[in-house]
Amino acid sequence: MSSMTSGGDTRKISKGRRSSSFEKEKEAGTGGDAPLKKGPWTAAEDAILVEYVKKHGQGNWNAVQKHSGLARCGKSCRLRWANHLRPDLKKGAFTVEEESRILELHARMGNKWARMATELPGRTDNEIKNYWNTRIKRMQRAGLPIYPDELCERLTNGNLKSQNVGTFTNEASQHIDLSQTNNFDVADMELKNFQLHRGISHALHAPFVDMNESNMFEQSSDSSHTCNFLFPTMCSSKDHRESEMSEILYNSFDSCTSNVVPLFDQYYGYTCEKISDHPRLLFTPCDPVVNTSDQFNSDNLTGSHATLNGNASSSVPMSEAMKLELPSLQYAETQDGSWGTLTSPLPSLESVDTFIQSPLVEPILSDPISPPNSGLLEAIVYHSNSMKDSSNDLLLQETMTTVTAHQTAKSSTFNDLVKTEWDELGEPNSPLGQAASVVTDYAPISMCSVDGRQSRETTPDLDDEHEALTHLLGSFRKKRKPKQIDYMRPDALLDLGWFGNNTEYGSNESKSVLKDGLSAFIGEDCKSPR
DNA sequence: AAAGGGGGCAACCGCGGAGCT
DNA sequence: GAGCTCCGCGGTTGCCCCCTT
Repeated sequence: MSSMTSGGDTRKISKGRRSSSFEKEKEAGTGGDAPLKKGPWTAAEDAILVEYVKKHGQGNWNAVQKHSGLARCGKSCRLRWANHLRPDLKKGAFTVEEESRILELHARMGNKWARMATELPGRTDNEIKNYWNTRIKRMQRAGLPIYPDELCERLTNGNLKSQNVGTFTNEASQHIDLSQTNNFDVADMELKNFQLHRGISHALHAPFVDMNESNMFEQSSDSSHTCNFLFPTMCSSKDHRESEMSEILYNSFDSCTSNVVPLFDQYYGYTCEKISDHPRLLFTPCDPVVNTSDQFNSDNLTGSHATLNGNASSSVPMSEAMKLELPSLQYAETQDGSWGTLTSPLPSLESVDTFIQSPLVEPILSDPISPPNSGLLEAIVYHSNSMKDSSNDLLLQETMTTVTAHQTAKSSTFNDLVKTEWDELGEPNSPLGQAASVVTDYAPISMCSVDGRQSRETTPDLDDEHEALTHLLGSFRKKRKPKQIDYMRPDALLDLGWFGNNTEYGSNESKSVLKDGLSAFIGEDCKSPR
């Protein structure tokens, strides 16, 4: 990023955005009743503003025009001062550390540029915003995830907890009082935001996790951490029914181990309002069904940019800090519709835009050639290009270098299966081509519990896993096409098998409880007859 | 060397919150 | 409580520069 100007960048000064007739006013002090000037600031205007601030201090920007004669509106003055004239501004390009920090902050905060700026001394929100938008574009072009995997790992493993997310230590989350959960703060949500993105990334491979008998609950010595960690958001809703649902679900989940955990994990970051607004979204994007039971259909994939480029993202609506808004560029990619007919967009198209990709690709480990030493972003882009230039086989090979041999074996096995599957279908732009890479790329993450523990400590035979994969694929093959699950029906959801057949959910009693919960959450209207 | 396109960035716009009357 | 003003934030726009063709 080029250096920020401080009124001294003649290039920018002269370029004259919205060059209007005011441009002719070379004299800065044309205040009084003269119409307010727009466009680039001149050095003379800058000098006047600086002088004014020296005298009167910041604030009361609307008074600048009156007192200094500067023909600029207060907003313009404030902006100019904040972005260019402030003496504490840091000039020059972002350092690698700053880039990294921005990534980290964005993962936590989303597009809260002003807040991010407060944590990057000398940098302005506008600067950060511009940087980010540029970065997003570049990442998009490169088909890369926004967040580096390493950052994803760090965040998930709690490295940020000490900074701003202390309330989400496992310790704290174990004892969340549902009655107090309205008090969780923005920072909490921000971390969950990131968790969400990770969670979404888990979505695509969650079934495989389960298939490996390594579901997240089992991995964690205290599976309730997962639920507890997530439920505060649910319970923060004023909707009491949702709270009830939360409890029902929580109790249900807590009493069992099930692959539903990663599934729901992904959604607890959402606000209850949004979830309740779009009850279907609770179940759609995570889509373990995509692989395990049903529906590899466009509905499920609609919001998932992830599969387009091997990145997981989502289009589930979020609110406020939960949003990781992106420019529409992400959406455009989806709309290209290279695969899958997105016939049934999610309720809110706007929401489709609002998701950011989770880190899905492995960090740059396998490329023996170092990227140009021009910073974090360049390194990522460099890696992207390498990835893109590779054939599928190379991709697999590369993946194999980044995961353990065991995991890789599974991943490649799956890739082969998936690839074959799509080849059979003659799908040129198979999402599974992407999804497969997602799976491979994410294998290491998926094997991790929330606390970062490896889940593969107890490892089934590869043969068994291959068999399981084959079985999975067969099931996927059978079910993904026309069959449409009625997500509004608790019984249908239960029948999907998300809640496992080998768990306590298998009991009629548990099913009943869970069904009640789902009914309560989805709505009585949708409750199926018992 | 010229033309075109994209990148980068400054600045504007609209909206919403806070404070005051 | 309603209305107004100020301020700040996030999104968007428009233009210059530079690179590629």
